[in-house]
Amino acid sequence: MIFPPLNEQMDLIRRGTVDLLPEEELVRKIERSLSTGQPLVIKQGFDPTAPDIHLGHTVGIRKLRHFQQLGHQVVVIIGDYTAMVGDPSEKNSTRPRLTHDDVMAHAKTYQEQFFKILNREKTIVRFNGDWFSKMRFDEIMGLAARFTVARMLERDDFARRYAALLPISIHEFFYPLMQGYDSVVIKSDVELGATEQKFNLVIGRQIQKEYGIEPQIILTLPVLEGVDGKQRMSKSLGNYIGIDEAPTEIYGKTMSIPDEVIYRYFELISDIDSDELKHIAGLLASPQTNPRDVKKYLGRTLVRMYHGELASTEAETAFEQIFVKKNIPDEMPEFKLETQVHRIDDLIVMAGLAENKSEARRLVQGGGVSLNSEKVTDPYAEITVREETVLKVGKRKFIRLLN
RNA sequence: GGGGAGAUUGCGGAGCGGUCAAACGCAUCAGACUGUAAAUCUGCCGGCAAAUGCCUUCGGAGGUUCGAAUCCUCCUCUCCCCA
Repeated sequence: MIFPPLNEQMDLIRRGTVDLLPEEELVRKIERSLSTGQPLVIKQGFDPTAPDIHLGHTVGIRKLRHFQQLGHQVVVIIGDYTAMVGDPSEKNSTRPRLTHDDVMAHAKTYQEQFFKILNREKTIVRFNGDWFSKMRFDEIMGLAARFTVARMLERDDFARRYAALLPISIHEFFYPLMQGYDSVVIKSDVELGATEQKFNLVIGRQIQKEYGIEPQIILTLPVLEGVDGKQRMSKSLGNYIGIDEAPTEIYGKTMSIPDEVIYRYFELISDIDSDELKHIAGLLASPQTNPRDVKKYLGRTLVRMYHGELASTEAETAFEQIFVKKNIPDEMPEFKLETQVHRIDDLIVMAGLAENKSEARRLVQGGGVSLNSEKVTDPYAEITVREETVLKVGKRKFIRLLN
C-alpha cells in the first residue's frame, strides 16, 4: 500500500472536522505509518437503534471513506450490545432498551447501507457483542472500577439531567465504558464521532491507557441539522432524509431545508470538492443569488450520489412539474377500489393518506384535499369514481384511484 | 431503613368532586403568502358518528359517590431530604 504524503493526508482528514485531539499525536502516527507501511486503524461505532441510515449518519461514514481513500484500515463497530444500553448522549431521558433480535435485524440493513459509501472489501465489521457477551462479572467490575461517579457526572447531559432531578440509571454509566472498551479490543488509532460523542471518545483514550494500549486520536464531526434546520437530523424527530429513499423524496426534502443550512449540507454530506465548495459559499454570500437555485443544485447532487446522474435530473424535472407548475405527477402509487361510490373521508383512509377518519375530515376541512385538481370542501361528500381519479392530500401526497 | 414531593392527551404545563376530551405554550398537520426557505397569519390538533350523541384517556388495580383527572386504599415508578 502506498500512502499519500503527510500533508495531503492531514488536509483530507481535517476537512469538516471540529476536534482533532491531540493533532500532533496523529501526525506522529501517520509518520510512523508512512515509514512502516502499516495502515492506521480507524474506528467508528454505530448503534443500530433504528433500521435506516440517513444523511446525518453519512457525515461520519464519509469521513471513514476519506480514511479509506488514504489507505487506512476502517473498522466499523456495530454496537449490538451497546444499543441495548442506549447512548445517553444528548438525551434528556433514559432511552428504551432494545432487544437483541431488534438490534440484529437493524444491523443487517445498516450494513447494506454502509457500503453505498464505504468500500466493502476494505472495511472490517465487528459486533461488540462478540466480546461483551463473553465478559465475566469480575472483568466488568474491573472496567467499572477505573472511573468515578464524579467523572461521569462531568458529562453535560448527565449533569443536566442530574440537576433537573431527572432519573439516571446506573447502566447508562456503562455506555462510555463499553464504547471505550471496544477501542481496547480493536486497538484503534483514531476514533470518529459526532461532537456530542466527545466525552465517550475521550473515555476511550483513557481506557486504552489503562489497558496499556497506545491511546486513540479523537476526531469529532458536526451534527447535521435535519430538514427543519434546527434540530439534529433524526428519524424519531421525523426531519431526516434516508439514503434509501426515492430520488423524488431526496430531492423534495432537500428543497424544504431552510436557507441557513444549505452550505452545511454541501460541506458535510456532499461529495463536491473543496474548490467547488468555495464557489458555493461565494454564491450564497451574493445578493444576486436566489438561494433556491443553490438548493436545487444541492438536491441534484445528493440524488446523484445515491441514485446516479439520470435520476437526479429526473427528480428535478418531476419536482418542477409538481411544485412549480402545479401539475399532477406522471407516476404515483395506485389504489384499486372495490366499488365506485365512497365518502371522501373513507376514501382518504382507505388509500392510506390519513390514519383515521377524523384526521381525514380535518384535512378536507383544512382545504388540503383535492380530486383531479378540484378542491373538496365537504368532509362527508359522496364521491363516485367512474374512471381514473387522482386524489391529492396535502402538498405532496398523490394517489391514483382505479376502478 | 425513615420522612417528604410527585406521575395529566407528542413535549412542557394548568386542573384540586359535576360546566373536563381536559386551559395555555411548543411541536405536528392543513391552508394563505412564498422559493415545498425563513418570518407572519388562519384553522385543526383522542376515536366513532350527519347530529343533540357515544366510546376510550389523566401511572396501575380496587373503593367511596347519583357523579372522580380531582376523595380513600393498595401497588408501580421518579425526585428530594435524613440515615
